[in-house]
Amino acid sequence: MEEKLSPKVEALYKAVMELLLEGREVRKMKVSEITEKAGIGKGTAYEYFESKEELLVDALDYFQKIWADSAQEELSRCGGFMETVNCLFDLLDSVMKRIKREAMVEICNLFFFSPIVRKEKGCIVIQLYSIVEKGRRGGELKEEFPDDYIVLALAGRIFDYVSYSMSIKNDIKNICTPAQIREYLLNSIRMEFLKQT
Amino acid sequence: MEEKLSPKVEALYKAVMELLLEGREVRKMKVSEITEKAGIGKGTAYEYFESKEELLVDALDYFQKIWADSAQEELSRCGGFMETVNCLFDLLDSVMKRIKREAMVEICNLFFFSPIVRKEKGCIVIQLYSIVEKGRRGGELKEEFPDDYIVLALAGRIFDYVSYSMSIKNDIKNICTPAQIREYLLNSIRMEFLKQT
Amino acid sequence: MEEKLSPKVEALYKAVMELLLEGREVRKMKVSEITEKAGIGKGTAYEYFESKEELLVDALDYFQKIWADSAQEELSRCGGFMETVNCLFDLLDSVMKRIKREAMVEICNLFFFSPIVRKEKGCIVIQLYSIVEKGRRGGELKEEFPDDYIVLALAGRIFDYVSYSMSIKNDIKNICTPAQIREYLLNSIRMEFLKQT
Amino acid sequence: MEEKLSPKVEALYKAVMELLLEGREVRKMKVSEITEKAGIGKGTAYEYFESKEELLVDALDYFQKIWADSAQEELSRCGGFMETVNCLFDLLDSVMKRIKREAMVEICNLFFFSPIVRKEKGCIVIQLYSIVEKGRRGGELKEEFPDDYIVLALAGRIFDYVSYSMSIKNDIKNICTPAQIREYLLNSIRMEFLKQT
DNA sequence: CATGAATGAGCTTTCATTCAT
DNA sequence: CATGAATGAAAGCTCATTCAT
Repeated sequence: MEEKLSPKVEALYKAVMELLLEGREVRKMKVSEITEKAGIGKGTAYEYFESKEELLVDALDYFQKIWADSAQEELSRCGGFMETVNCLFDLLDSVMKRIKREAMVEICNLFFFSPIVRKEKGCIVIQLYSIVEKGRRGGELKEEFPDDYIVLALAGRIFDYVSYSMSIKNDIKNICTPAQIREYLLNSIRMEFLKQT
Repeated sequence: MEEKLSPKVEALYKAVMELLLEGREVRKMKVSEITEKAGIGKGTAYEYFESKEELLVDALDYFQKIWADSAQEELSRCGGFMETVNCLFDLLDSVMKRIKREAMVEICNLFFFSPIVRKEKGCIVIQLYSIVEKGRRGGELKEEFPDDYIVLALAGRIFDYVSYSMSIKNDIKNICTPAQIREYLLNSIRMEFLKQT
Repeated sequence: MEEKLSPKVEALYKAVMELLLEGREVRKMKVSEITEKAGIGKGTAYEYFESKEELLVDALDYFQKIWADSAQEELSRCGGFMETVNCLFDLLDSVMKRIKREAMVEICNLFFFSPIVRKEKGCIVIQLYSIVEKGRRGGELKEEFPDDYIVLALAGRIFDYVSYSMSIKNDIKNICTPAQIREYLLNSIRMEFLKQT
Repeated sequence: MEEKLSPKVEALYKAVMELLLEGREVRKMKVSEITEKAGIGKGTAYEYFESKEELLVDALDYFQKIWADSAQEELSRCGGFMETVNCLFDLLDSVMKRIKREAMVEICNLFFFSPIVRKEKGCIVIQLYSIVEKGRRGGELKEEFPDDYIVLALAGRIFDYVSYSMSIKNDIKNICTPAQIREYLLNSIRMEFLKQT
């Protein structure tokens, strides 16, 4: 379905991601760094992209899809709504364990606010809609809330979890552990949106 | 308590804010633009700051305090917990009404993620702690949740409200109005944290 | 006599001419544009030419010969000296009617000043020598002037005609029409060089 | 009358002229070369000009005025029409003696064809109009020719003289000396335009 | 103190040329 | 032979920083 990427383009995309995971600010990446990391000549980037800007936008768009697809696969294995949400938090945990704080900040900037990332299909928000839809089909969710609001609420809980976990990596002292916060957040979702049996 | 700012420094801070409100990315602001808007010489900025970086950091820190103080004043007039939260949403509304979408995105990036802004005292999070404390004193809040979590949950609801309102300004089609979302969010806070009478 | 050109080479030459007639500066033509217009691969140009420079020089040289040959054919049909000169002006008119002002400027630069074009045999100056020789054979020309000078004077009149006609295409306001100027110039040649009968 | 140039701008203009007189093609001059020759930093050029293009155009425009003014001064000392024309040829001689052939070619390209140079006031053509006007006032010129044509004819003779003199510096073998050609050209002007007494 | 002209390191981008296929 | 993807030297341009005034 997906047309195969040129190996040079893929190398460039990967180089952008590696720099991102090193915690570099996207807009401050140099073309020379990207091409060097990609193991190709500087001019080659301009064979495939009109400008540095275009390269960055396309690379981020690509990763979003890659990540969304891999998340989709993982999440589709889960049965119910809360199980799926739980799995989503597991995914967040495994991502946060692997990458630097600075990288997470940059990625959050991109995913929560960047118009580049947010408005595209395959965005993380779309994932949330499909989770909600699954919950609807299973008859698990209260009918009083529109999908829009449930998706938004889920996104907010994710935001809470990530920002708390990140602040823990920081020098701010907190009383709760991320695991406790996670419990609170999951319970909050359960109480607000699940039919109580 | 607060030492009075040099008029040049204040002019520089104001210039940074004006540019921010025009929707400019903070990192892309030029020293020449800032000093020009401040009505002072370019070299003068370097009499007061070691580098552009320092100027920006200090300016943002300053505004945060200014805004926090003015919010504090407004919020301290409110009686109970929910009244105060309500008032906080009103403040958000009035801010969002006044500024451009791009500016709001940039400010959210700064306030939700920037370590510069988040780790300083007087940060918006501190506001939330004092709101929670007020609720505690009034005996309105459930005792089962630690302050940390309630603050985080409030921050998440704010994030939800702002990001939804911003997406409405965008081309994304949504079913709910921001006002409806606000109602849902406030009710969600009420249900989760208030003692039910 | 003329060895037949390789079809690739001819395509390259034609591509250069087309770009020239579009008004492009010769030195600013890109190899990629030339080969693309020629419908061949970029590398192929380097099978036939050492460098872009050589390609351009050879291409211009080629056109000069082509144009000179076609002019020669046209002019050889004319009987006397003034008839031939008249015919030469007709040729100039037909060329100027067909091409853009910018192209004419570039071509004049090349033909009047470029050492590349001027020093080659078959150059337009050679044409003028053969016109003068024809006039000599017909006994029409005054004997007091050396050929060199008459040729130069003819070139100057051509220059005058072309530069006036071109300035007319420009925004400069002139009193005389090109046709009037042509009349003056032809008469000037007649008076200066023809035996008065 | 003329506002004084900033010393940096003047240094840049002079650097452009020096490079021109070394025979360099105008469009191939590098900003780094120009600023180096001007003895200033590369960035400084961009304090005064938007782009390299603008710098070059302005520099050429400036020289044209400088040269035209100095020619004007010289020519105004001459009495009659032919004396003035003679003086103009002397000026051409002194210029051609001082500079390289390549420089002369480049300057001719600019002065005879470049729209940049031709359409500005103070252009060499304007000089010719004032020479013709002087001849008119002195009652020396035949009344049958419009000014436009006389000016054009003078420009053509200048073109002839310069291009012949330049070709002499080249490898082309000619019979006439430039001095002889000059004699022929001056006589041609005399015969065509002066009232015969 | 205040200035802004001057700077140049460093960035993006171009494009003639090469060479593996 | 023909190709065009890959290259990187070299160019134009930016802008944070300095410093003589």
